[in-house]
Amino acid sequence: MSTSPAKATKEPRSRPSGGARQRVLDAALDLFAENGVSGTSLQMIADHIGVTKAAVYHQFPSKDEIVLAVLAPGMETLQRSVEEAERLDTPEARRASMLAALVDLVVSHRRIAAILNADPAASRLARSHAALDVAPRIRELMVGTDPDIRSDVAGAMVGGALMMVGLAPELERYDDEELSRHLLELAQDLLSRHAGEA
Amino acid sequence: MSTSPAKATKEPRSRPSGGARQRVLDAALDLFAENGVSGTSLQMIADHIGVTKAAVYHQFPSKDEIVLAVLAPGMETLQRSVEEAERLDTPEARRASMLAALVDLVVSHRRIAAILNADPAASRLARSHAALDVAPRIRELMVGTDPDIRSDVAGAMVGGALMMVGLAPELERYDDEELSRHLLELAQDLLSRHAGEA
DNA sequence: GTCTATAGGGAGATAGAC
DNA sequence: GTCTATCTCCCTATAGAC
Repeated sequence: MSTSPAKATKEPRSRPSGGARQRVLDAALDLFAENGVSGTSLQMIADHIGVTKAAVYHQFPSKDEIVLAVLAPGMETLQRSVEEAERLDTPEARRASMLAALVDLVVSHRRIAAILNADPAASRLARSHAALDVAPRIRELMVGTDPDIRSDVAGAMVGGALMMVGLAPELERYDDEELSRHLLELAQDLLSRHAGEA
Repeated sequence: MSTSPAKATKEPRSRPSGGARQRVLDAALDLFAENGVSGTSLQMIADHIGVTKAAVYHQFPSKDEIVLAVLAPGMETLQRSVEEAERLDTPEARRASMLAALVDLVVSHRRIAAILNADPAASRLARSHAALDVAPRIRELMVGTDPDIRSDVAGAMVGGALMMVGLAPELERYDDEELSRHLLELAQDLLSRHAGEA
């Protein structure tokens, strides 16, 4: 996995920080988080990194592809986490695994998770691109099949809390480790006390 | 306050359901909730009610005014609730009052609350229009001044849960009364157990 | 990898007839 | 209250030079 000197066929040669492509993605993430996907134009992205629109189009064939590339790290991690959790035997283990993965995901990719959850354009694009919509599978992992209202509310509460990590300015100053710990504890507490009897 | 027959100077005459203006607002709320504010054009609003853009512009001078008019019921209620809560004497009473008002607001105006919280264009417009940004005042009412990380996470969790009422499809089927009850109980439980020692 | 230039369309917004 | 017609601007996207 390290930077082997020879035979670096796919890796960007000489690693200039990932290059222009990554600069586009960084700028896009900033702007999507601040203005939403629909509220962000290619001109804004180009201006943000000091080039023209045409230079951006040299890296990506369309705006949709930029959006998908921005969301990709989060989406792939999410999909893997769901599949992993679904392989476990007991409902308790499935929920614990999914919850831990979700907390880790939203903390390490705060803005991506917020965009994916809260931006209608991003959600639609992600759903149309991914093989299967993960939202109902996550819901089942968290509150089981046919949950009662209390489980649904508790589940939504946890989901909302996870979304807020990328939306609430007052959480920005906390580092990943301590934020994860408190989030996980509170979510576990809430779910075990209010979504266990389903 | 009732529909006095004579001297109805300001009320719409003969009350044709509120008329064209209200139909615009209804369509706009539907579309904003589904596509976001930036993802909704005046053409989409006009098409949704079967008229032309010019007819929409006869009711509102600009798109911003439509957005503000859609959000107005929620914003006014919110502002009043904050001021009411701030007048109370003890921190406990302030938090209980604010929480009850928030639950009532997000349940009775589910989609408005979701748009106001999650849509960057809507939030920005609301902040620029309202006299004072209510978000920090609500935060102080809920978790006090200078909260620790656990209080902040608990507060964000409650805030996220309230936002989810208008975003999570699985909560749509529950009626206002029972949803309010469970939301209030869970939020009170969470805050009293994890945001009390600040 | 970045540029200039431009095509083609949809955006917000206005004028004026009915 | 709604229409047709139009303005201007900015959007996504493409072509081709350097």
